[in-house]
Amino acid sequence: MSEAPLWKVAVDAPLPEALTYAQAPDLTSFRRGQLVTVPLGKGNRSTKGLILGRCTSVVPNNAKLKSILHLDQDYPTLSEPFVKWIEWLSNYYIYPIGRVAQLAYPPLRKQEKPRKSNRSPVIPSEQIESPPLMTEEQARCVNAISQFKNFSSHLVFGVTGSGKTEIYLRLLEKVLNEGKSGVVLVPEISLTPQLIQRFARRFGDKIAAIHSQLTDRERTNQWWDLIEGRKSILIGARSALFCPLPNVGMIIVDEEHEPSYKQDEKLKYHGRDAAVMLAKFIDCPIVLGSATPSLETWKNALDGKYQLHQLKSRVANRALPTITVVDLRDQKSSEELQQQSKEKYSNLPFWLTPTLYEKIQETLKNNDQVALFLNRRGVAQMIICPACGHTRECPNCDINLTLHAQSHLICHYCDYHENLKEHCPDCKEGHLEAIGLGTELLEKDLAKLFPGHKISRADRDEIQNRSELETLISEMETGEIDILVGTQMIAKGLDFPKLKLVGLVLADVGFNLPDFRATERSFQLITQMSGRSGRHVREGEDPGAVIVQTFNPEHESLIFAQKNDFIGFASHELSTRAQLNYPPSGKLLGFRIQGSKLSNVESAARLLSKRAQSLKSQFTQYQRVEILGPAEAPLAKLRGQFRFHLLIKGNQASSLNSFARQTMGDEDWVPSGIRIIIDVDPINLL
DNA sequence: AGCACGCCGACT
DNA sequence: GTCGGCGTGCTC
Repeated sequence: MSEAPLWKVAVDAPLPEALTYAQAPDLTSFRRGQLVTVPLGKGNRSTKGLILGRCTSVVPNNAKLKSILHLDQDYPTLSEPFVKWIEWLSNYYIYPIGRVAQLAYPPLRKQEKPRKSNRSPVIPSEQIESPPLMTEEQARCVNAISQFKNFSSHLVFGVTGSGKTEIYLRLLEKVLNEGKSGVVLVPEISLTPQLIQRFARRFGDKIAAIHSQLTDRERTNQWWDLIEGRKSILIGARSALFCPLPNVGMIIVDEEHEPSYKQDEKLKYHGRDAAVMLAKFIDCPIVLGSATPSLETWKNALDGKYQLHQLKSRVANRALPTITVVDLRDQKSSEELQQQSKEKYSNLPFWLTPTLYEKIQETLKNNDQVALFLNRRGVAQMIICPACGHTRECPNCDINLTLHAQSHLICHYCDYHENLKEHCPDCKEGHLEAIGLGTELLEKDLAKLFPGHKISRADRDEIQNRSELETLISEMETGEIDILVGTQMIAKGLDFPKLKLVGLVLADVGFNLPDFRATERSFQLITQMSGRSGRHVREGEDPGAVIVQTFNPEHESLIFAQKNDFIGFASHELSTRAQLNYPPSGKLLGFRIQGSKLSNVESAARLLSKRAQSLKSQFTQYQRVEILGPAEAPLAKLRGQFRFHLLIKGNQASSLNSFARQTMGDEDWVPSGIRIIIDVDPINLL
C-alpha cells in the first residue's frame, strides 16, 4: 500500500493549532484552501475545516489519525494570499486558526431557487447618475493613487466636506474598468442607506453590501453574488473583509480612525490593520481615508510608509464652521453676569447656557436645523440618596444605574432593569435624587423651551434598527425635524443640508476617561461633529456654527480643534505618547482575567503576572518589555464576572506576541473556572 | 464551541 | 435503583 498523504486541517473548534488528518483512500488529493468535512471528537460529530497543506512534520504524539470525510466542493477554494492572510490573523491576534478560517464562509447554505422576501432589498435599485465634476485636488489625488497597481498604502487626509467619497467612487470606477473588483470598508454606524444609495447611483447592480443588519439569508446571498462575480464592488463593515471575492484590485477603508473597526470579542482584530495586511498579501493598493487620521496611521504617513494625499479645501469652497467655546465655569463664577441672566434666562435648564440658547433660537428663526450632541443616554447617570449617600448600582456590573423615562433604572452594560423606588432602599428615609444628564433629559427640557418645534432623539434607546434610522434621516432631510438630540450616532457621516448649528452640550464627558487615547478621541469627536454643520452653505453664505460647552476650555483637543489644526494636534499628541512609549510609539497587548469568584480571579491574575515577570528576567530580549498590573479592570465586574487585567508594553509587535505566548505557555497552570483572554493592540482598555 | 463523561441529589 | 442536573475536560 502506498503512503497516503496526511493533511493539516484548521477545524472549526477552539484549538490553538490545526489538526492532522489522514486521507481516505477513495478520495482524490486535496489542495490548500479547500473546505472539507472532518470527524471531530467522540460520537459521529463532524465539523468543517480548511485544508492548510500536507503535514510535513512527524505525526504528533501517537495520535490515532482520523480520515477526512469529504471535500465540500460547492465552496470555492480560497486563494493562496487569502489563506496566508487567515494564518497571519490567527498568529498575530493569538486566536484559533479554525475559528478564523470559519469567518471566510457564509452562515447558511447556498440558496438554490430564490424565494421572494418582503424585506426591502439590500441594495435599492437606483437611477444611474453621471459623476459630478471633480475639484482639481480631487482629480490630482485620484490620478496619483490610480497609477499604482500593486501593494501600496495611501492616506487620503481631507477635511470634512472635501469630497473623499467621490475619490473612492472614481478609484473604484477605474478598478472596475480593469475588470477587477473592489472592497470598501466603512464603520458600521456610517453604513447608512444614504451611503449605499450613493454607490448604487454610480455603479447600479454591481454593488453588494455586507453588514450586521442583514439576515443570515441576505448575507449568504450577497456572499455568493460576490463569489460568482455577479457583483464586483463590496461595501461593508469590517466583517466584509472576510468575503473571499476573486480578483480584488483595491481595498478602501473610510474613516480609518474609527475605534469601532476594532472588534472586541472573539477574534479581536482591527479592521483597518487587517485590511492593510490583506492588501499586502493580495498585492493591491489600499486607501485609508479620514479627516482626523488615527495617530497610528498618521505616524506611518510621516515615516513614509503610507503615501499622504492631502485635500485642503472643501468642495465648492464652503467655509468651515466657526467654533465657539463656552466656558461653563464663567457661567457659574461671574455673579454679576449670573444676576443679569437670572432674570432673562431663569427658565433655562442647568445644561443650557444663554449663548447656546440664543443661537438655537436664531437658527430656528431662520428655518434651519439644530443638532445637540451629548455622549450619554438616559435622564441621569446617578441615583443618590441625600440621607445616606448610597447610589443605586447594578448588581451584576460595577457601575451606576442610569435613569430612563420617569422611573426606569437601566444598566448600560448588561441591560439589567429595575424600578426607581421613591425612598432609598438602604436607609428607607431619603428621597432618591437623580444627578447628571443624558440625551433623554435634553429632549424633555427642549420640548418645554421650544414648543411647536419638532424635537427628535437619536440614541441606542430610540434607534434600534435600520428602518428607524432611515425614517430619522428622511425626516431630517425634509426639514420636518427642527432639533435633533443624539449620542455618537449623529456624529458620523450624516449629511443634512439645513443643519446650521451643532452644539456639544458637555465636551468634558470624553476628556477624563481612563484611557491614553481620550484626548485623541475628543479631538476627533469635536472635529467630526463640527463637520456636520453647514455642509451645504454656498460660497459667501454664512458658515455653519458650532458651540462647545465645557468646563475645560484649555484642553488641547479643543484648542487644536478650534483652529482646525490636525497636524499641530498630532505632533503634540505624538510626542506625549512617545514619552510614555504608548502606541503608536510602542505596542500594547492586554490580558483579561475573568471568573465568577473574586478571590480566584485575583490569584490567577497574580500568577499570570508572576509568570510574565520571571520570563522578562530570564530572557534578555524581553528586557524592555514593561508589565503593568495586574489590576482590577476599570469595569471590575461585568455581567456577573469579576475582571482583572494585565497590560504589557513593548517596542515590537513580534516580541510582544511571543512574550504573550510564552507567558500563557500550555495554559495548564490556569485554574479551572478562570478565563484568560488576550487582546493584541487593545483599543478599549475598560 | 459542542459533546461525553461523571459524580451527586430527587424521584419511581 | 436510575434519571438528569451541570461542572470538567478533550477534540488529530
